[in-house]
Amino acid sequence: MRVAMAPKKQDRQADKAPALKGVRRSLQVLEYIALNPGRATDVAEGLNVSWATLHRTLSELEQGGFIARDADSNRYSIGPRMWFIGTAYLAEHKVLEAARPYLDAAAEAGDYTVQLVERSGRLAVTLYSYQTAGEVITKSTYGYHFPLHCGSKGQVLLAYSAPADMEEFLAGPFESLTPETVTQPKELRKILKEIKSQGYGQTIGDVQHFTGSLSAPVFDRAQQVVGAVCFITKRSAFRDAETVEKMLETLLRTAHSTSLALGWRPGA
Amino acid sequence: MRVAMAPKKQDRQADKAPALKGVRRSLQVLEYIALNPGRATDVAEGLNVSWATLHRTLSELEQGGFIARDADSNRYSIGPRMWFIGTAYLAEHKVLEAARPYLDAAAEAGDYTVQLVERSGRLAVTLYSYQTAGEVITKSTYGYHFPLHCGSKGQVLLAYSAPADMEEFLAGPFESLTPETVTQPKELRKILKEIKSQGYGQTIGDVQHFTGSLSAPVFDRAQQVVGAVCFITKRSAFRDAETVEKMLETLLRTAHSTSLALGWRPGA
DNA sequence: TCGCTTTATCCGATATACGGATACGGTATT
DNA sequence: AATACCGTATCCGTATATCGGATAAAGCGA
Repeated sequence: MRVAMAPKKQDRQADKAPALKGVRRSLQVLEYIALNPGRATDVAEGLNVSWATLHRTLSELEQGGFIARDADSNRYSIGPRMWFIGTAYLAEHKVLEAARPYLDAAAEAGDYTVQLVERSGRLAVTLYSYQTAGEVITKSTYGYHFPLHCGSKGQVLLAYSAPADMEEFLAGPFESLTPETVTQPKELRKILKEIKSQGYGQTIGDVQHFTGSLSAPVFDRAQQVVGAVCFITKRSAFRDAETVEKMLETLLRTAHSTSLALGWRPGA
Repeated sequence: MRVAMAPKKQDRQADKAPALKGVRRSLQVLEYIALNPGRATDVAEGLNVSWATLHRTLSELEQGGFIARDADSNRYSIGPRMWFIGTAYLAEHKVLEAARPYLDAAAEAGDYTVQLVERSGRLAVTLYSYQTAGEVITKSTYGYHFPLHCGSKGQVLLAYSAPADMEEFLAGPFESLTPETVTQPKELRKILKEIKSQGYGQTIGDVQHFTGSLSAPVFDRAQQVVGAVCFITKRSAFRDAETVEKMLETLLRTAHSTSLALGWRPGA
């Protein structure tokens, strides 16, 4: 009994071992499916999970409505209940709450899509998107989240992230969405530095060929960047300097107002 | 060894027994928190889970970013990663895809909030919401989902649901959101019947005092109702018959176009 | 009809999660 | 200040739910 020493040590060593394993796996599965909806086998492979286990997990999730399976193709995708739960995130989101009036105002004023985004891991996630005119073809609504290295919104978020985070990201692989996507760490660093010095970011055609965007950071009381405001419009609009100038002004004002509403105060 | 008979029978009887317990619980927890963000204890009580177990679950979920805890108050709420996963639902949503152009067009044309909703359990869940003018005060964005018995959108979804489903719902309890919320099953039945006969629903002030709404069902290829289009505007607008008339016309056209885009064809 | 891939189910061993008990830390109460 | 109390964190032995290899069934293409 008092050889208890041994088991204890085992436990300590086995730090990595026990931990609501099933729960973690099932959420991994959910996230995997969110990114790559598809067949069960693919998921099993992608996550290195034994088939039997995966099957159990999928069944459980499907039964609960957390994932949906297309009866014909046996392909899995995210289910309605996940949307239901996910939306609760926005209801409690202080930054969004603070930003919304300014975002709406900006959208009314100009001819572009207005978004609020925040960082989540390696991605820029859209929290709010307001498309005024139907003119701009944009895939940047909910459900389309892009890696941080492309689009001005991602780059802004990246530029203001903690150095350690930034380095970690800059190590990773960089997908090319269009031929114009910047995928060289070196070049990216230069862009990030520029963003920080001028206080906003701009990219054209690096997410979709025919659109460009402007983004500015949003700060909170603790001087932390908690998100970014992003204006997206058609590529051609960027040819006219005056238009861009005006857009930029609105953008910076919008981001600024939001920051103020969050308790941020200018200074160092 | 071949007394295996016994264990088998046990298994059969024990239908209720084993099943990715942890997974199910953790998702219940997530949903619970989505509905009632709050303290750990409350969750434990609300779900009848032993404290130790809940603690483990919450820790695991928090660590993964699926829930967020406010450091000061120790209150839990849904985390960013759930939003990320949840949005993937929309990306694959055929009805939304089909409806979006029509919804946007309708929103441009009139002075009201345009929504697409679908049923999820006892709730009408908002998939898409387009507020044109900032005039209308509305809590009906993402994150605010209402029970089926209130609001025209819920009632429309309910009216066209399978008889069994409908009965089940009509048994349940009915929350009152405002004094004008209908909470009598009898009265509700009458309303539902009316909706079905006229092809749309209308309510005023039963969700929020100062707004009213019109909703119409969306059908798919299989003549099933898969969602509803809903127009929301301020209460006063409903006083003018002509305005309502116009709104209704747009509403029905929008819903109709969407249904057609989904492969629905008129006929019995 | 026959292979082949994908999906479904079984079952025993064992690691894993459960939950009672206990310790901790902060805030209200007197 | 001292005490009481509520909510949170952790420990540990036991029972049991979970894992995964194996096997069966079902689709699918030829």
